Amino acid sequence: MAGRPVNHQRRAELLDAAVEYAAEYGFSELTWRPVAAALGVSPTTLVHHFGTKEQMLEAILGRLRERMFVATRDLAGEQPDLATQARATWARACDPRHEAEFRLFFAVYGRALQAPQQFAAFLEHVVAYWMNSLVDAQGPDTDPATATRTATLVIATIRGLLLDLLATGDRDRVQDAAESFLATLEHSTQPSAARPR
Amino acid sequence: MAGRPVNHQRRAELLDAAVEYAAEYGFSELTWRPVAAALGVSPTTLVHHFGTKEQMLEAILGRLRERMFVATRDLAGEQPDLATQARATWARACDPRHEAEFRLFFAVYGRALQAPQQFAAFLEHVVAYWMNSLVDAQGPDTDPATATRTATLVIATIRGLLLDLLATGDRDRVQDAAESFLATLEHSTQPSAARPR
DNA sequence: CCATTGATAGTACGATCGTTCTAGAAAAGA
DNA sequence: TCTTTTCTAGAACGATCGTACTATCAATGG
Repeated sequence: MAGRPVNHQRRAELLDAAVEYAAEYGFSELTWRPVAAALGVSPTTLVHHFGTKEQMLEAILGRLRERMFVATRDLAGEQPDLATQARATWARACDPRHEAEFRLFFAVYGRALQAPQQFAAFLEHVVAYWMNSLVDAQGPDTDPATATRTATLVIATIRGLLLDLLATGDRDRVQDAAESFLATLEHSTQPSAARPR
Repeated sequence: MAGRPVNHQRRAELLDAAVEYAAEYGFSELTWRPVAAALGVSPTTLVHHFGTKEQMLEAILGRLRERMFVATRDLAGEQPDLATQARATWARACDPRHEAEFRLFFAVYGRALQAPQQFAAFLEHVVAYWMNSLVDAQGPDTDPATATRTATLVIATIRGLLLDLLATGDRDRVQDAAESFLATLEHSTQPSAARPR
């Protein structure tokens, strides 16, 4: 065993620094020695305060969750309207000051963003191929900008739904939402030749 | 250096098995010894055929990319219509026979799905919190099922767009699509009268 | 027949991992 | 003051990592 008696204030300092480190380098680089070096302490100091690497990871995730709970509550409190809330969430995500936090959040979905270039290159290739296919599917009469926008949205929604489907146990809810989305899509594209909007 | 002269047929066999292994256990478990044990060969055999662990990973990603290219082309060829193509893609993703492939694809976004339970638990908590907020935002008059469906779709689309934004260099395209989505959302919720303030 | 090539495996080396043990420094209570 | 508690660091352990070196076996071409 390690790190039995800890001062919570000092631990919180180290935790904040660890969250920053995780946001910067991703979860795969989250090992005692590099983190300790970046924080200017010895690995055993981290062991003393966190106990286990697993527990440090848990603490980091807990901290991140706490932050995002607060953010969600704040946005919901200010703007109870659904659409405005969605817009506010989007705006917050685009704010450079919160970028690291969102990066870390999506690093939970995947370390692809911090991973060696090949992951990003892989995604770029596959998604570009898919998007070209969807753009072509809208025919030559469609405005290219609109076609790109529609394709991007379709891809994003499907991607988001699939992540939801794979990450949660509530498959029925996601299936239902997907069905609704596809119906809307068909309704808005079916009326002759063209595009939504 | 290692593995200079290789028989491509044998290499392809091992690669297919390696892709299966990666789909099963994720990228973080992708180390010579466990993979070799699962494939019934020695680690040095894999080194002989792939050269470097990096190169094996590259080969696996290449194989996966190839498969998804073929799948996209097939779906686009059969169903050139956008909505039907989206539906077909969704159907394909839901097909149990392709589940492993899609898991691996989204494992590129993240190993969260194979990772220790805490990642999944983390996602479940945060997303559930967010969804409750969005359901509440639609007011008490909205049908609960509809509210859940709408919230799920909003979350999925925003999540998908954010992944797109973070993973690609083409931020303008994603921003444009997001703007369009938010405008549509506002348009479809505003006149339907179930919008409190 | 032998010589060459390629697949396979055994062993070992250096690096890094998580973790424990031990001990010194610093603060706090008596 | 002395004692106890807490923070910090150094050293070292076993395990695992990627990889190189070496040798054995099967197939193949002359």
